[in-house]
Amino acid sequence: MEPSQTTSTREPGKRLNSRAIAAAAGVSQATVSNVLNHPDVVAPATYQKVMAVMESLDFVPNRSARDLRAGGGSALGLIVLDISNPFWGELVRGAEEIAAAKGQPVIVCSSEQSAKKEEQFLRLLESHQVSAVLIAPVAPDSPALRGARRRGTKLVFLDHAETADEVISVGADDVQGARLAAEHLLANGHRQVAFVNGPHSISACRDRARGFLQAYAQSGTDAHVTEINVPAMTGRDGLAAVEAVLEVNPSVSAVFCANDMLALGVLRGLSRRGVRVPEHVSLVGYDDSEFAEVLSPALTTVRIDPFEIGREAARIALEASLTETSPAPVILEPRLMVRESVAPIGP
Amino acid sequence: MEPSQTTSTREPGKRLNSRAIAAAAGVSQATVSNVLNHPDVVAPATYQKVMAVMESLDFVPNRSARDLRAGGGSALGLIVLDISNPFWGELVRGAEEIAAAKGQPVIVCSSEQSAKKEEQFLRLLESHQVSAVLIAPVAPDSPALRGARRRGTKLVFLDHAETADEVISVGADDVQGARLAAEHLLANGHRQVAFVNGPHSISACRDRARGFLQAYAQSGTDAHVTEINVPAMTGRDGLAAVEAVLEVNPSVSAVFCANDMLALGVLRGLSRRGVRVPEHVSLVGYDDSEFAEVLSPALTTVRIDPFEIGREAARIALEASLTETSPAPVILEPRLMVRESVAPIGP
DNA sequence: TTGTATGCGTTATCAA
DNA sequence: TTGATAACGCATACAA
Repeated sequence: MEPSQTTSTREPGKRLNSRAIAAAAGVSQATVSNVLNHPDVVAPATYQKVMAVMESLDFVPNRSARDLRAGGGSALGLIVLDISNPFWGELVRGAEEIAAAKGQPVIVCSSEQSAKKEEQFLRLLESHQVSAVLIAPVAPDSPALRGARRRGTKLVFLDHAETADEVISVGADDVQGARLAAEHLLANGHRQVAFVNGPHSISACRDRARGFLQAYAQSGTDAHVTEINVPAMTGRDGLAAVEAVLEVNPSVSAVFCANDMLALGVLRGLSRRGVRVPEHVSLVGYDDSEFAEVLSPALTTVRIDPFEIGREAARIALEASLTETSPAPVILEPRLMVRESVAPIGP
Repeated sequence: MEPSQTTSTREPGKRLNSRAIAAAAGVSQATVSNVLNHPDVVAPATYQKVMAVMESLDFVPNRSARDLRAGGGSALGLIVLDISNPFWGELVRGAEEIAAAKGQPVIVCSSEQSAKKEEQFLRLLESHQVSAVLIAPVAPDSPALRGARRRGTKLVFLDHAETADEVISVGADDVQGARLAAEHLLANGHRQVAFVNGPHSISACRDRARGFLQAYAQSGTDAHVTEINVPAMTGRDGLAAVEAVLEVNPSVSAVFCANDMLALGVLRGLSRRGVRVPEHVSLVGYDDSEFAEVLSPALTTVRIDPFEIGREAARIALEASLTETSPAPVILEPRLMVRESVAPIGP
């Protein structure tokens, strides 16, 4: 019952605290704190002694107390669109790498593209006193987001190009990525192309449309691009889109898809109709998903690096950079992975 | 400078606390606490008044303080093998759904199959006072894990069948899943089969080997299974494995892969050699990845439900079930998704 | 029904 | 170099 017992057996419900360590080591509780936070100020002998006790008793300090006292948090908040999508998974992994190096775990929330969930999670993260929130915003101008900013919560937008606001953002240059795809197709002589894209309510889809259409418009050719929008960017939607593609323009020689899953669906839809890729129709994807290079034909696609986006965003969020007033967005360059799914138009 | 100011503008560094709300509402701090935690005990008029103030000032309570006072945590810890893998992503999503409903966010850690990281993350989570830890253990018998258990940290093992220990576990029945694949191939007359599997250091790979080989052994046929182990379960490894498969047994009529990425690699390797699936060789995968049904041919595969595993594990971890001494593991049944990649052996 | 007072485990300030 | 002490913000026991 005594709180000052020094044996290593404790009643189950009670967790070890620094006072118990202090008692066991015969020092004051403040000294235990110093051993942990200011090792330089404590005498070597005392340090050794306290450390030995902490290790033998397997002491784990209470972060809630530390955070409370410090007036800040020691976890990084993360709100992504869909954690079951490898793109966001990789991004989380990147953020985690940086955060863990600073002793902070990441609290991950998957908004499922719901503005309501976004708001709830944001408040939840704030109440947990996170040191910053990396967020792929569904509603970039919501009162919730503005409130968080006003409250002083550090925010970093993820993969969200249009950051007219004063919040910093980290993402890939989707306009440029789509442009790369367009230029590759143009270089291979494709003039009649279809663009299977997601809804324009998604910022990335808007950007990809802009880049692709602009590049074609500026090509000075008589090329014709038809954009086909599907509700979700899944393989199933890609499969379904093939019909629309062939109906709208039966003479397409190339299809650009806003992500690799769509491209996979399109690939299947084409092969079902006996249309061979790339002999009859060329195909370009986006994301460079794990499966892209293992398809037949290996998929030519635009590679973005979510891992690096996560790392960079976490770096910005956790670096000293207090009350950062430099809203210079970090934009990572995409890269075209040329593989086998594009062939030149025969003369 | 006064802490008792009632306007909504505050100096930036200082965050709102319940005392400030109390002051603004003209009540005591305890009453504010009661409004939040025991609304029934406070007079309707007072309740309205306090609520109005909290909303107008956009008050976010401090979880660190609450957790400290409560002596517990209000976040769910999660240690998965690889967050960039959709399997684990879906599992996280399932866990999050349950946790969020209880007002708890999930702290996600990706161990990358490193025992060292596992240990570090475990301590980090413990120091954050998580209410429980869902973990896919790399080293199920490590001192770190034992220590956590001894300390009273509630643990739930994920996707880890061999739970001879007294810790509860939630996972899919991989022995049964592999058996389903075997029976399907047997029913289609396949007697010469290859099994492309990952390393036996992974619990799931061991189980799948057991189920598959047992089912074939018990089939009472003269069937022959050759297991080929690859270091990682990637598409690239599957591609590389094709050579070994054909070398070891040139007359294989079917290949079973321990996951869909391997199957994808094998599919490509076979088609490169002019071997058609399923006409010449049948193929079965595992996981039912998003891309499986969009492949050509659509991949017959064993479906497990990581989302449901996550939900169930979180339920167990967060339900009342204090100091649960019922180590009955929860085992979810896998399901065979019959599609197009298996054909009967022609007579 | 509401208010006063106390302590959760930690860190920082100051005295010894 | 170390120790006593005072917060941090909140929830509870108890008094009013």
